[in-house]
Amino acid sequence: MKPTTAEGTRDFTPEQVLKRNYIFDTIRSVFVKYGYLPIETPAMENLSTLSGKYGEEGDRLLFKILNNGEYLKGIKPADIEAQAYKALTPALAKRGLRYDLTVPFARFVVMHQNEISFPFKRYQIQPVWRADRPQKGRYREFYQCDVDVVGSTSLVYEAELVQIYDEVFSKLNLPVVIKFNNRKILTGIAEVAGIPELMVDMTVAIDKLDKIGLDGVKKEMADRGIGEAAVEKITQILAIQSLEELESALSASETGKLGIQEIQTMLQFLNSSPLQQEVQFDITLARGLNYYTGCIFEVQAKGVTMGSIGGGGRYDNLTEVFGLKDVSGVGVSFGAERIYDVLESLQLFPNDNSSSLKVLFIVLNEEAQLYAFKALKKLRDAGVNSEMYPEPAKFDKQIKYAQKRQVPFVIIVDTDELQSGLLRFRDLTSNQVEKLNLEEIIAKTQAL
RNA sequence: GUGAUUGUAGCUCAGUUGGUUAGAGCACCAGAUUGUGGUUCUGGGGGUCGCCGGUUCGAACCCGGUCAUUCACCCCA
Repeated sequence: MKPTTAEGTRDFTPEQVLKRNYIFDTIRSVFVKYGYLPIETPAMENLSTLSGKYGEEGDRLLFKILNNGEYLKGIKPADIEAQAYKALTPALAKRGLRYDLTVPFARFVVMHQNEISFPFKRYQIQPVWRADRPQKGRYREFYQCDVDVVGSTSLVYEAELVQIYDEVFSKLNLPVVIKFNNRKILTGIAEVAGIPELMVDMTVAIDKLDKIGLDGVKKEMADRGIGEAAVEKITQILAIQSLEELESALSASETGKLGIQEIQTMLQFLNSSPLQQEVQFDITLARGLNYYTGCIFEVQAKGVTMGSIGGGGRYDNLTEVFGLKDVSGVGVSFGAERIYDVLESLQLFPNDNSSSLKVLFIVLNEEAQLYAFKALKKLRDAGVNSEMYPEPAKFDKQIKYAQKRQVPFVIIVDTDELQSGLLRFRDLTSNQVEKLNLEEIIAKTQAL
């Protein structure tokens, strides 16, 4: 049989892993600097923990794990006959793969509430799984890098998370737009338009503004059952440019006004120090996950066509379903796979060879091999990344291997070298050969 | 979930209206050549044409299914 990876999953070559680690390391270093602590949670969760947290669409995309043993025990034939998946799923699968890191984190907070002190700041870099059809920038297994703080309603944290976004993407040399909005403003718009119960439908529609245009949004809202007068009112509000105007437009909605206040407070904190990336209020930003209740964020890379490479927001009630009330949280996520794809297409990965091989011994007979093996250990003890060709093969073969490994230097050991103790140290980029003893070579390569 | 797309050697790809033993370049292996050695030449190994089934005297080619790829929608990181 011909082996393949499962749909939507990938292997990573050494080169790719090194690049991915560069992203993870950059992100992690900023998280740590801002005082966040690492946690990890299991790849699988009880399905009851995950179900119902991501909306109907999310439930459909959850990977379920078939129960072990006699998993048909207790299944009603009638349910199978009727194809009653809703009833069958919990009986067939008790567990599922995590869909994101936020819900498992909420579970973690509830379970460990007596051990952690609030506000609790944690970061988590782990893979998540979604049974989505793969396409550009979308995989079935991908890493998320989450930072969240729970147990405080302070808008300082909203500002801090924007700073984290700003710092990470600046470190990665990647120009982005950090967009923000507030769910309370969207609620306010729905209230002012007289359709508070259709708020979700409204946001789904206006989220597509830049994709389908204003007419498309109007049509979508109408299709979703929003009346003509309300559509007109919403369209008017969407045209508003300044927060001041928006405030007066939403004056009839307490929630809407609160949302504007929150944004103003956050901006006040943000304005205290300069940011390198563009930060932009976007009234059309909605975000799918319906647990957000306050500020919401989304990051888009400039100069490439790619979905958002990060997102997040404040959620007031996430731990409530697990029995812990009044713990507000706010957090953002970095989409490592998409950041990778963007950095690759913009050629922004640095040429960092610090962890790569520096020296390769080329040995031309067995005696030389023994000699080189001993010298190799000395070189390694001196902290020089080095290797030896495993057998005294033809010179051609060995030097081709060196080229493939992109080693900058080779040390050639043959009978002459054994007698004189002077090794042929060759720079493969300039092709210069120097005859040096081992100590000189160590001194030279250590400095690289 | 809906609709397309592609799948031939390790890699990149040819392969005629369905017709004998499926090809090239690169890579790999061997020999020669080269000795401040990476060149060049010659030869060689390697494919159940993704998989299963069907149509046909005959299938890489046509049809169905399936697995995987890429892409759009939906949704999302």
